[in-house]
Amino acid sequence: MDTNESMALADWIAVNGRDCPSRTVVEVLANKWALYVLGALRRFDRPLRFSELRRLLEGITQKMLTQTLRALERDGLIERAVYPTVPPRVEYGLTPLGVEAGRLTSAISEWSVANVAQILDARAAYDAHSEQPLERIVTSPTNA
Amino acid sequence: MDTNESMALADWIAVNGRDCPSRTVVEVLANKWALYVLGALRRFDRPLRFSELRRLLEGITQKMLTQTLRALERDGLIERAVYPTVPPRVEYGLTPLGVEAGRLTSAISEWSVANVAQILDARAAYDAHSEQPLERIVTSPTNA
DNA sequence: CCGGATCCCTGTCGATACTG
DNA sequence: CAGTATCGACAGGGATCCGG
Repeated sequence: MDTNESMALADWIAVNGRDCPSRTVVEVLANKWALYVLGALRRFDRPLRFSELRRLLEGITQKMLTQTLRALERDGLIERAVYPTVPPRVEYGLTPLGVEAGRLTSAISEWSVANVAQILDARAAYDAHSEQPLERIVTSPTNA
Repeated sequence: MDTNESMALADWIAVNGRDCPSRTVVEVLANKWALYVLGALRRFDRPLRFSELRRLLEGITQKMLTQTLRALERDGLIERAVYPTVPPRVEYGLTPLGVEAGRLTSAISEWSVANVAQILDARAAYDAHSEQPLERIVTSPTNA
């Protein structure tokens, strides 16, 4: 099985190595704002305006929203539609490819919501005993 | 349906708003290195050493690997085992929660590999007509 | 030697102000 | 309304040093 592992390693590197183009795709999707954008478009199931997205994605800046939308549009996951009215109206909708990607990213959001309590507990437990050593350092200023 | 949308918006904000703890979970998972770490542990289906992970995740720095492993350990997705031998041996393995998360992140990796060609085409098409204006600027240095 | 902490530097991100 | 421009802050990468 050592041989199996060597082959497995080669296979792994082939599709995950630093020069594999698929990494560039992962790096667009493995991003919280991209995930939230796809999630919103999927949840509402219709094109959304720039300002609607900004309201939905609390805390995002205009800059990051623009940047994220550009990246997703460039990769063919969303489509940008400009209506030359006044005031201007720009809508972003999912392409078929974006719908597929949205299913995967939504799964992550939903799993996070479902397991947040358990994870918060784990965090608290972890922090409880890793902060302890730090306190010890400051507790004996007696011999100065 | 305006009312439906208002309710949908409220629901959305409730689980995706800036103060929802689930965001902190998403922000751990929506990260390329976390995704690759979970992917590797899932692919090899056994605990991996620090140096094995570093080799597998080409391009990661020791610092980011350490940081990513700490974050995943803190959230209870991986477990750290130290064998006090010489040279030291530290292994990281998936917890049951980590196995679940790994399924979701692996889905993203695999989808990226499956659709990389189509996405690269979309990128090329996008770049083709957005770079055109830039070339025009540098093409007439005659009157200097 | 392996696992990891620290320092320094660069690129990205967030907040604000301004334009078509 | 839908962006772009600019600046300060902070996270990420690279090299070096440390503990076991």
